[in-house]
Amino acid sequence: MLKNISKVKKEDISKLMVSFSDPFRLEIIDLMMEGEVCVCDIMKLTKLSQSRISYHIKILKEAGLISDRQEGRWVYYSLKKEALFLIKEWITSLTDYSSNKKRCCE
Amino acid sequence: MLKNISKVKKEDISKLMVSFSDPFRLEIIDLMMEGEVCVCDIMKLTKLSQSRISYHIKILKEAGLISDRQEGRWVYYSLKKEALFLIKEWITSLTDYSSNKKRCCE
DNA sequence: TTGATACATCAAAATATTTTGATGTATAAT
DNA sequence: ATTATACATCAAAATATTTTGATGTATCAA
Repeated sequence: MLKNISKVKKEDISKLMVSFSDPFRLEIIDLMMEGEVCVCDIMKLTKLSQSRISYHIKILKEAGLISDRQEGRWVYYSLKKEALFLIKEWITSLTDYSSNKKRCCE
Repeated sequence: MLKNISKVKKEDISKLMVSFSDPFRLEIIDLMMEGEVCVCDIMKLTKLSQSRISYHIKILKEAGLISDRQEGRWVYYSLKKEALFLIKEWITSLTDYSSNKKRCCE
């Protein structure tokens, strides 16, 4: 018991998971699946206020889920593949490991 | 834009992700990777109080991440494979989809 | 250099989550 | 029947997150 299977740190995972735990952040992430977006894009495509978007963006950024690139007045945000793969790896280790376990009632 | 790639519902994902967003719940999930555990197991293996564990267990259960099985006075909890695969599928669709996207700066 | 745009940041308020300690319920052992 | 154990639930308090509206900073265009 108490064995930590994946190499990925629990705090990192938890922070990344917080990113996905809010429906508005999921919306923003959804938009980023299509490629880079700026805050003004998100404003147009959702009905969220500018500061509200900036707040959520900050959370995503601090979790390491997105990267930014400034171009003049605009800042373009996009999903970081490394982060996505990290989560995928973690989930995979979770599914793989727990499917090896014998359960009494299956 | 605004296209939802995976068939998985956003509310379902968000609820599942909330499960992973708390470090104590991650600890509990970690224990469940080894198989079924009861609240008393979790009490022994962590330093969380009984009602606190029950509270987190409830969140995991309502998210659909765990199932329970009563045996006398004990209730055994374990991870639901379907839920894990759902998340895995979602993350996969996220990584797959966004890796198809051309980005200006890569 | 003035004004507009794009975004960040801030403090306060609103809201939601988590923790605590107490109490309740079911099972089981004496 | 009484008592102990395993867990759920509850209400209140503690804490954390989110939203809002205001203000700040940098870039650009006129």
